[in-house]
Amino acid sequence: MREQKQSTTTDAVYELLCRAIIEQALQPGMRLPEDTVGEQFGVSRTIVRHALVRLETMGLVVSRRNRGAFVAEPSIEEAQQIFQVRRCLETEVIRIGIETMSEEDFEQLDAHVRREQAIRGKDGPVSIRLSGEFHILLAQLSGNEVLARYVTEVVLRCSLIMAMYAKSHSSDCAVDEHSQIIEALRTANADLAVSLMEHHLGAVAERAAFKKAPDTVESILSRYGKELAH
Amino acid sequence: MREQKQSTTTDAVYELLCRAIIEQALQPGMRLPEDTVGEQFGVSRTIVRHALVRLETMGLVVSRRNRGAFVAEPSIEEAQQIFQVRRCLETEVIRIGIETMSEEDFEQLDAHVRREQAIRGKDGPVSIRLSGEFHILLAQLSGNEVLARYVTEVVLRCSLIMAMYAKSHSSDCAVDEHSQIIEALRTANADLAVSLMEHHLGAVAERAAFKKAPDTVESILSRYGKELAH
DNA sequence: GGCAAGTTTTTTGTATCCAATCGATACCTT
DNA sequence: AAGGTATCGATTGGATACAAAAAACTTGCC
Repeated sequence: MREQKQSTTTDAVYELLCRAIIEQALQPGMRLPEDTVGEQFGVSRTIVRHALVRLETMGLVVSRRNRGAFVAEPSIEEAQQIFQVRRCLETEVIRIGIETMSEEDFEQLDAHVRREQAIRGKDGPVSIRLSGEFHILLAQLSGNEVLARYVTEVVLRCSLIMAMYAKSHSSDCAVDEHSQIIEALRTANADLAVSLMEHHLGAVAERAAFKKAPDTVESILSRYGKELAH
Repeated sequence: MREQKQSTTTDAVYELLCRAIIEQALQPGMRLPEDTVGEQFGVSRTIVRHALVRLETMGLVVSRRNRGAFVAEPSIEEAQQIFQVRRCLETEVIRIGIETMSEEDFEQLDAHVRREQAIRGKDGPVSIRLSGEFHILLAQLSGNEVLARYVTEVVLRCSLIMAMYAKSHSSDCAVDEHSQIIEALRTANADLAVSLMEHHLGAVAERAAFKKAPDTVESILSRYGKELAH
């Protein structure tokens, strides 16, 4: 908000790729050749490359030397690690937010939840994205920008994980929980807010954990070594 | 350890710049022209640029469009935010580490502390770097790679902050505290370990907070608006 | 002497080009 | 026919070249 940070072409490509991955247009494991992406967006490989570097440091893509970039396929272990960090960070967001957030902030959150409710029932990528954006918004409103950046990263990676593993893309239950969290924050009920958030993330994680059984050869092999999968 | 991740030239330049910043060879606010850096390391601007992008996403450098990259000058507020996140992450490291760490891991930590003690008394950049590396090692041994990455980032940024603000570069008191933390982990005393870590980070943060008075014009201006300083 | 506008110079942003590396296919050997 | 090896193609890693923007300098005017 306070930094105008005039955006460059790289940022735009980065944003687009990011959304495309989160919304599953680009599916996990898919190759991202630099020149292919480049000519799609009408920019040179240089730009694409920078965007891919950023996406790689975020963990949304992995790149192998002289092989190129691929949309990340987080393993179960990696997913668990990400969820663990996310829980840690988001409870901190709650603790900070309860001290610092204003009514104006709460209204922003309310507005977001209404947007989520508007597409209630329509499962799919957009639902996942909106659900994630609630958490990102919450983190931003905490006022700690560093924290917000990390939350953004883990939420995006979680979105990818959800898209990969969740058997249903439904996020219905989550929306109500979002409202409850806002209310707990409003009433400055720290313990409740934290436990709500933990429960919420636990629920999200569980829906990811007990998903599609590893019924294909590929999915089994992918556990034992990504490098062989391609 | 388990990923060989053959390193590229970009990685090397990144590492070097990173160390140079942490050890204060490159001081906060200093410009980093791409071709200057490039010819120093004997590589082209392309490489330097990639390294700078990575350093920027880490928060060690800031870059302004068409102006170039500068070593970051974290403000007091930013520093506080970073310390807050760091405390949050490192207490999580302790909680995980106490469950998962083996005697072998503890020995690695011991070895590192011995290395720190070896240069005890010699204040300065190297001391700050080693002190930070203890925390990074600890995070890596926790087994959660995602957590370790974030801890690495905040520790590096803290090192920059210390270098900027701490009046003395001394890290003497820290070394003993490191040993105490290892012992608490060894004896699986979770509460003690967490409180030791919190105390340790509190002490570190305080030494940063009560530092060099803003005695130069630049340092004063930098508080009131970075964009005016240049 | 100071200020302002125009010009020069430096530096970044982007595109293109060359070389090195990896994977795949085809061929040769056993 | 199966396995190993060599060549070929595709794609990235890295360097150079060109364009645009900003900073610095100069010059003229008040």
